[in-house]
This record gives sequence, C-alpha cells and structure tokens, in this order.
Amino acid sequence: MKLSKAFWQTYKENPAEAEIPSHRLMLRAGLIHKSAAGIYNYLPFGYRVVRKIEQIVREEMDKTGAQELLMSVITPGELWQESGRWEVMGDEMLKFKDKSKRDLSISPTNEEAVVDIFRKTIKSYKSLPITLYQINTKFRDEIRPRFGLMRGREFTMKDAYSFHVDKPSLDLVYDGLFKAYEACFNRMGLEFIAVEADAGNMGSKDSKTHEFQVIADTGEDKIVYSASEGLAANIEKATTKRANLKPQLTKADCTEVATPNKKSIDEVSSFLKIEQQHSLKCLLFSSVKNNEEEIVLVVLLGDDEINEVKLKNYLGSSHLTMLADNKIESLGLLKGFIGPCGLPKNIKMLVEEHISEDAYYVTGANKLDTHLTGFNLKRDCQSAYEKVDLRMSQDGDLSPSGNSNITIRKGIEVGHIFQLGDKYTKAMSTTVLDQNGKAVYPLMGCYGIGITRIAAAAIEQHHDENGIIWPKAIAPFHLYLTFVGKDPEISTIAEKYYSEFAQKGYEVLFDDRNVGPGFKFKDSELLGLPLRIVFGERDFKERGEVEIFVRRTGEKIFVKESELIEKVKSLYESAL
RNA sequence: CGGAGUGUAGCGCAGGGGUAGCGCACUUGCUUUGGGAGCAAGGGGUCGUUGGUUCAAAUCCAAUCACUCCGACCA
Repeated sequence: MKLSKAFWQTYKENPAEAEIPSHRLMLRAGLIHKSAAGIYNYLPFGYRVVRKIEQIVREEMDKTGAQELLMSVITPGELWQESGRWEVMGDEMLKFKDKSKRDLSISPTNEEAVVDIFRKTIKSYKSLPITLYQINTKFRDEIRPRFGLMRGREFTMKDAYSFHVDKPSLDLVYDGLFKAYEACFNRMGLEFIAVEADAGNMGSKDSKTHEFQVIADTGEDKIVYSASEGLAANIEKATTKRANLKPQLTKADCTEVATPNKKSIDEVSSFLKIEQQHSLKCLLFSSVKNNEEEIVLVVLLGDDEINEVKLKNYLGSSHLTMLADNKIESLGLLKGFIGPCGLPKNIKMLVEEHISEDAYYVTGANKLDTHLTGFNLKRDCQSAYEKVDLRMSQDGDLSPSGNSNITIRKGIEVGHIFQLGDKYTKAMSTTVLDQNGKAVYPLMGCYGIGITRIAAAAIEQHHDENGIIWPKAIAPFHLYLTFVGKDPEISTIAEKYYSEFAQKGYEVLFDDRNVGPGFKFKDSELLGLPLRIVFGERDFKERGEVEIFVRRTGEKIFVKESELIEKVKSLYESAL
C-alpha cells in the first residue's frame, strides 16, 4: 500500500473524548471514527487489524472441528419469548418492530437463534457433538458505554455454541475450546490469564466457566492470582484467606457506649481507638427472588468489603441492591448505628466466615449515637444467622490453603466460555433421540471472544508515549518503508524494495508522501508497525546503509543493502 | 437511572450583549528534507437545537438533545 494513496489521517492532538490509551491512540492513529456513543466506524487501517484478529480466531476454531456459519444480525422476538429472555434481557437488548408490527431485536447474543437452527436440523445423538460458530456484529445497549472499543454498544464477537448428549462430551469440547482460546491469544502476542469466573445468569451452579483476561492497568476486572498454587479467579468469584487476622479474644461484657455522630467504621474505630478488624460492618440489602423481596443483613469485618456477586449467588436473587435510606428508616433502623442485636424479625442475617464466634467486637447498637463493645456473636446475638464467604479479596490476602500470598491484577475480559447445560434446549423444547430412542435435551456450551475489544486490549498492553506497538500477528501491515531525502535515486531504490518485499509476501506500507522526515517518523511510530525500514540519503549514499527500526525495542540497526532482505526476515521472524 | 462536566471550523481550544478568533489539518505557489519545516496567498462556521429577554444573543434565561467522566452490566 502506498501511503500517498491511502485513506488515512493521523492527529497530532489527543481527542478530548478519549481517556484511555487504546481509545486515544486508535483515534489519533486514524483507525476508527466515532459514529455515536459506543458505536464506531472502522477505517481501512483499523479494519485490517480487526480482520487479522478474526482470521486467527477462525483458524483456531476450525482446528477444533467447529464449523463456521453466519446468523442474521436481527433475531425475531418470538425466539426470545420462547426462551423467556425477551423480558430478562431488559433494555440492554435493542428491540423494535417491523412494518407489520412484528417484534425484532438486534442480537446481543445468539443462543436462541442457534438453538432454532439446531432443532430444525439435528434429530439424533449420532450427529453430536457439534460446534457451530460465527463472527458477527452484536449490539448491546450498555448502560454506560465507554473507552472506545473497550466497551462499545456495537461490537464484533466470535460466538460459538456446542451441543452434546452428555456431560463428558461437553467437558471434552469445553476443554478443547479452552486450549483453542489459549492458542488464539498466544498467537496474538497477548499476556493473558484464564480465570475461574462467575457465570452470572448464563449457566447453572455446577457449570464450568472461565474468562480470558488480558492483563492491563486499565482493565475493568480484577483478577486474584497465585502462580504457585495455580489459582486464578475473577475477584467476583475468588475465595481467599485474610492475612494478619488477630481477633480480640479477651473476654468482655457487651456494653453500650456513646459514639455521638460517629457513623463510619473509620470514625468509630478511631474514636474508640480500636483496630478496624475488631469492629463489624453491617450492611442491609434488598434481594428479590421469584418476585419476592427479602431484606438481608450482611455482617463483615470492619475493614472488609462486600462482594455483591457472591451475595447474589448465595441468595439466588434476581435483583440485589443496597437497601435505600428511606427503607432503612421505615424498618426503624439508623444508618451508621446498625448492628446484629434487636433487629426486626423478618431480616435474614448472614455473617462473613472470617468473623470469629470466640471474639469480641464493636458494632452498631441500633440506637442513635450508640455502639456496642465486647459484642460476641454466639453469646449476644438473638437472631439466627448463616456463615458465608462474602468478602471481596484484597491485596495481601493468602491463598485458600493459607500457604502463599495472592496478587490482584487488572484485566480486560476478551473471552468467556460457559457450560450452559440444558437451559436453552429445555426452554425451547429441543430434543434429540439418544441410543435408546429416548428424547433428551442436549447440553450446550457457549464460547465468546470479543474481536474488536481485542484490538483495544492489545493496545492497552502494548503502547508507549509515541504510539501503538502492535504485536506482529495483528499489526495492520508488517513493514513500514520509506526514504528520507530529495534525491530521486533514493526514492527509486526505496520503491524497488517496496515491490521486492511485497513479492516476498510482506504487507508493506510504503510512505511515499512528500513530507519531512520527522512527520514520517512520528506517523510510523504512532501506527506502530513492527519494523520500519528507512532509505536515507545521508546513510545510503555515503555508506550504502539502510536503517531498520524495531518499534518494540526502539533499536536502530544499520545494514548494507545486500543484507537488507535477510536481516528484515530474521528480525521480523523473531519479533513478538 | 443517580452524580459531575462539556457542546464555537475536520481536530485541539480561546472569546463572553454590537466585525467569528487562534494553533494544527486542508488548497495554491516558492523554498525546505534525519525527528510533526519556512514564507506568502487562500478555502472552510446556522457558535448543538428550540424558545424567551433585548434595538441587538455565540454571549443572558429556559427547555431540550448529544457527548464525556464516576457508580449497577458484559465479549
């Protein structure tokens, strides 16, 4: 590609709308344009990256025996009504009507559509297992789209669905796709971790589910990680042990103390001069399950945070929110002085596992400006309670065995695989005949990769102050080639090598623009191709040397013209 | 949806009742070629939209829309 003919424009200034590196750099490097909030146009150079990512995913999927198809972007409403998700998906699903008032949606995901295709074709266990996948546009009307391609509303996803007669078959395919995902992200040169995840409302409780997280500081997910124990889990799911826990075991009477206007754990503990871990934090939640509301009191150590995902899973609630202030008041409780004693009857009480039944704590007295000291759960609490793991893991925690420290890293979720069980086949009355001629609901797995999000994640992980540093497998071109100087001889020889490299199979971006060298260098570094080759009047005419610049290391290597092709070959092959 | 903020040229911004501005980008010419060049000449705007106040509104007021950021969602 000759740059003088390319549809490409870079920007010197940072766009005001972009906050994180990938978004900024993709806009500055002329890869994408915003069309509306969370909706982007992919410009030619940006689309090349997307296509490369797609191609790697396609190749690895094909290797597993999965078969590619393409489902319509629009899914008829009746399929969603059949599975029961027309309502469940809520505002996230873009719904509309056609001219005959039929309900339609722009697919946020395709379980319903693929089950419908499946059931029209497959009738026998002999056809199973089978895995179908597509690479297609999805639309999710996110509550808050942000960070460019990182959380767009419209995005490209690879979504795969597998069908099985039994769990061993599902496990086998699941593990195969797990490995295929690892292969994809390795080929793309991404540092990632596969973590145990929360299934959300996708699968049943015993289903396996893993997320593939690209490690990056701007990631929105937290990963709890311990290499030595093979622990890697999304913080939503992770169970870890507290380090340095020193419960207050000296026997004490349960006494009321005045704590005028001291409401937070911070305020109370410093007022009473105690450690925060010797106080109890009491939080009220409203949990909705089967359309019935239940009020739940959660008791945590003072310096712990609640993990709402764990709470929601434990309660099996469909909606979970912190109880609104006016509702707390209507229960006769006082925010800031809530405690486990003297609660209204219909409140369910959950106590975090790390709270010791032998220890004495400070907690709210359910009385204005008053706390209790010397509170012991076994002795002083009248209500029944359940002990549950509900805390958010913290940096400095220990692994579940207690033998090693964990670290918390931030990640960008680029892939997620689930075992769905028979949730959708059952809901949509889809059966196949097994060996005994009996109709059974096939089990399903589903497997997503965020294609366009990967482009952003790769930049988050690989960039510097000058621009993008593409991993070579997904760079829009392999080589950037240009010349510096006015002499026509120098541009002619550069152009000759442009053809020569192209003939050898490289994708070459030839910068033949009539602009100064600084301009070319800045643009090339912003775009971030792995290698830059420069024919400079100075070096080439005086010493017959050509410069090769390695974007990732910043290294400049000078070679004789005769060695150029070999050197580029070896540098390119060894590049990440 | 709650909270905060921004809308003026393609991009980044200034201006603040009376003539629409700057830098970058763009066009033309000449010069320039190893780190986003110089000179000269140009093109480009319903100042987000609608309504109000006023002799006069980009500017004041109101409504509305869009976008960005912080919280519940997810590839």
